Amino acid sequence: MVGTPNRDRQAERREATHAEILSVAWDVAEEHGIAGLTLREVAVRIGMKPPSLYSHFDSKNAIYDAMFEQAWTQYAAIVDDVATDLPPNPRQALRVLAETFFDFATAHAPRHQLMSQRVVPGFEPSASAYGPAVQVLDQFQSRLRSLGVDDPAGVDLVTALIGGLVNQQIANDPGGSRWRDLLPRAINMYADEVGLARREPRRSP
Amino acid sequence: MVGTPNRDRQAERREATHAEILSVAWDVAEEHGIAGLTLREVAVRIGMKPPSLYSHFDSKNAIYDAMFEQAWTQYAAIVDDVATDLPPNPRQALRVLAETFFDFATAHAPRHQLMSQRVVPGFEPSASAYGPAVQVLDQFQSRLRSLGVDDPAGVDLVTALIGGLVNQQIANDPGGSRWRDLLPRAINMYADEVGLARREPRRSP
DNA sequence: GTCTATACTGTGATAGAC
DNA sequence: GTCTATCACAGTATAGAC
Repeated sequence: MVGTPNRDRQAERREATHAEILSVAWDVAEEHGIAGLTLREVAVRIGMKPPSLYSHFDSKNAIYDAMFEQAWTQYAAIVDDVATDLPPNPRQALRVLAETFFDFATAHAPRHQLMSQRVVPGFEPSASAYGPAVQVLDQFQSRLRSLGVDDPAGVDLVTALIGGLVNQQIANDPGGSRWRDLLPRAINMYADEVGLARREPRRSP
Repeated sequence: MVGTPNRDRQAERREATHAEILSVAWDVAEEHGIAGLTLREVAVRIGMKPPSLYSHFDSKNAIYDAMFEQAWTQYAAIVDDVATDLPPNPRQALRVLAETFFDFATAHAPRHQLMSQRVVPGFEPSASAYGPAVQVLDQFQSRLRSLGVDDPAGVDLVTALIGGLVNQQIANDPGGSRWRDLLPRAINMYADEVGLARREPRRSP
């Protein structure tokens, strides 16, 4: 075909613009809060006119949707990497997983608000964008099960516990470590509740 | 004085309008989300033109500020009432306090987002509006102390725990009881961690 | 097809008449 | 105190240049 090389170059350029819009959108959200994101600001920083963004995204919510999916995809990659080398001690393993989520969440408050809270008035993530988020929760659930936590309520309890620490850290001590320092204690408290062993299981009983 | 009666009537009317604006603002926030509050909608429902609201509040954020203070004041009254008749068992007492906060918070999600999360882009509560919120936290801290919880970190831990359950309930099961049902278990878990007695203390040891 | 120019709607806010 | 008029700006949609 004659047109193929051109289309490849155009496709590349289109994808690059797509990524640049998202990258700049994260910058703006970081400065003005996730709900303070404006298409004008994004367009200006890229050197575009605001309406031109509509060539790449159908609406502002479509940008939020892509950001939502991107954030959970990034976290999925990080936790997958961490999970390849977990400590054999179940408590330590759970603590590493909790710290991984906590540090990712508190690193960028606007990102966490988009991922885990319903803060943007008209925005609801699409089913497609929800994919990575559901996958992350499913994998966390199966990892908890392999650690010895069987009841579904136990999963709800620990997600609420870790999420609560994250929210308090972001809302009341941003940039500090007041609640981050409580994480090991919180995990031990939870591990006692669900009866997690304190030492790694023996090879042969 | 001649003008005094007139001024009293005017002051009454002014205060009534003030209260009506706040009441309608809560209605709008309940329907459209706390960040979806618009001065137009409030004005229309009252039968005013939008600019007239500025005779009563300096800005939209001033309305948020008054709502913030009003919400914490209302909760302070409720928890004060509950605290007059707490069960003698420390665990049961703590559970009642936790349930009081949980039920108040989950009854109106927009109110909770205003009270405990930073969801409105440009809004930060004023020092004056923070007063009742600080008072509530102080009283909770002293009540925990009288129950036997001394370390400040223990207070941070339980606020994160209860707040985390509230957030999960609102975000993932609004109107349901999936995380509300976990509250007794969560409080017991925390009570074990801080060494709260399981039964009421004896009169004479 | 992609980007630009322009206009329309809605929102917060201010100034001035009554 | 309330209203009319108006401004500044965000999000959206359409038409047209290249």
